[in-house]
Amino acid sequence: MSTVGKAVSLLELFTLHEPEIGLSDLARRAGLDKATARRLLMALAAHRLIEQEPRSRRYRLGAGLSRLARIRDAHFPFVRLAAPVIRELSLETGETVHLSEFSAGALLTLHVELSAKANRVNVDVGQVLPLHGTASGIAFLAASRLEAVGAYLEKPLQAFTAFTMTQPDDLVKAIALAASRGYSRSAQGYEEGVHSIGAAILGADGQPIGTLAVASPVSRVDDATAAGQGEAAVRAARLISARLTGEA
Amino acid sequence: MSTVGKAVSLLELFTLHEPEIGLSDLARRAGLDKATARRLLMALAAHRLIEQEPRSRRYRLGAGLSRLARIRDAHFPFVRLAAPVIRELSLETGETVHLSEFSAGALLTLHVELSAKANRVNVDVGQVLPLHGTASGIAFLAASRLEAVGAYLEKPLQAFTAFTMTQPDDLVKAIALAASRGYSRSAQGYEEGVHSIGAAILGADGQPIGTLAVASPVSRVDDATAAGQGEAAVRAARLISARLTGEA
DNA sequence: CCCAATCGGTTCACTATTCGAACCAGTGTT
DNA sequence: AACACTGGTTCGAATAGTGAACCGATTGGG
Repeated sequence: MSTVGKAVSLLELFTLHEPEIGLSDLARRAGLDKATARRLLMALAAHRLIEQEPRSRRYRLGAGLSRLARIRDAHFPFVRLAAPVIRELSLETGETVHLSEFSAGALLTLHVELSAKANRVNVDVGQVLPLHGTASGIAFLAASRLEAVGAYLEKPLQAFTAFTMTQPDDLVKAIALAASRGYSRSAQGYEEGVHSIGAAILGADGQPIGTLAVASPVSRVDDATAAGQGEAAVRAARLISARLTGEA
Repeated sequence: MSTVGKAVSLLELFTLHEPEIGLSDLARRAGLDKATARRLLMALAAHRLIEQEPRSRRYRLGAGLSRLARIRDAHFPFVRLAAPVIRELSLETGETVHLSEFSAGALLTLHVELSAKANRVNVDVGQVLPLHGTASGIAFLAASRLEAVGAYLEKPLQAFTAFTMTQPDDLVKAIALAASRGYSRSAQGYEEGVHSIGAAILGADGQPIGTLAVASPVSRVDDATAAGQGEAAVRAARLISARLTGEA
């Protein structure tokens, strides 16, 4: 791997649940020598991509990242462009709709429009969704390159409910169905009582960058409703994709 | 410079005003060979820190940055911690108060609480403030290490109004005064008719990471008012510093 | 209380990675 | 048609990266 790749992989070790890591730990997990890790960290720190807590001497992500992200968000406003479409879809379906962006092997919830109904599905911004077991994830996999899907299926699939698909074969079928229909359907794979319809949002290079999903209580959805939500979700996802690439 | 440093300096070429740049241009500005620049860009792209517009083949900042910035912001919530203090200071002084973070040789405005008065100073989030000529900048320099101040004074100082301090000697005096008082005072150095009181916010390592400033119309401020604002600004800045380092 | 096992950090000979001049092919401009 | 740009590629030379061994400082059992 390139030196730059190693440096970035150090950055990627930090997560929401573990935002500060010590040198030895960092080196071990990245598969690097301590000396190498330290040199890379110092280089990153010189550009404020990493900073070091002076007391514990542990490392954390730096302010430079916030700066760069602001520049990006100002120019590539995924959430800003998608939000009105998400809102419209929520009003049209009467259900909760959420927007996710793919990042590091999972989907990160960026924006949510809640249903106006009393009995509704609640989703939190910031929630991390697995690719299997959520409609969003299956829609994302259905739009991904085959090799990416294969790589994901290599790892064991965690069960979140009694309904979670943990057999690669089942997942492959679900992905194939989603690919042919343009949207995915999943019931209670991640949370009990929740039914979801997902559709992938594509970037300028045709690769999926995120998804949107319509989430309803299972009791409210029959096949006809699901089909209607599916078509609406696909339209919304295509509209966002088009706006992102400047085609609309 | 290290390879990593070169890669990061490529990222830093992107700005709010120029969020997409071509390969040759990028290489030229970073002082790198085209081949080198491209290799670095590909390494960054592999980790989603950069992406390439397939049509124009120009490069832009990638989604990975947004992800990393979210992780950082969740753990190190500068704006989130500071906002209520800023609000309180605005109510106490009756004036507009803004929060800035240091980044790449300048101060970036992150948050603003506007005065309730009809005649007030307006500041925009995202606005970039120079270190000389603003109260925020002088407060920041006064809290910085001497070598950082020296390095900044090496470069010519741009004049923004007829009142902007462009002589290093004058600036040194202003910095010394700010350092002894704990807050800085500046009138019309950046924009005509605006009077500002600035105070630095320190990170866990004692180095300044940003500033806050009370901005009023010049007509409304006499020495006594300024002194009062100064003390209030210092208190607020210290409170934010303490909360950031987990001391309160 | 001391020993052992960590920790973060540093050194330096070795070598693999990075560098960059020269080279494509493509696209406007003159 | 010649020119001046683009983005992208190649490959021998040279530079920058590597990591085992080594600090001194903490930490936590026994």
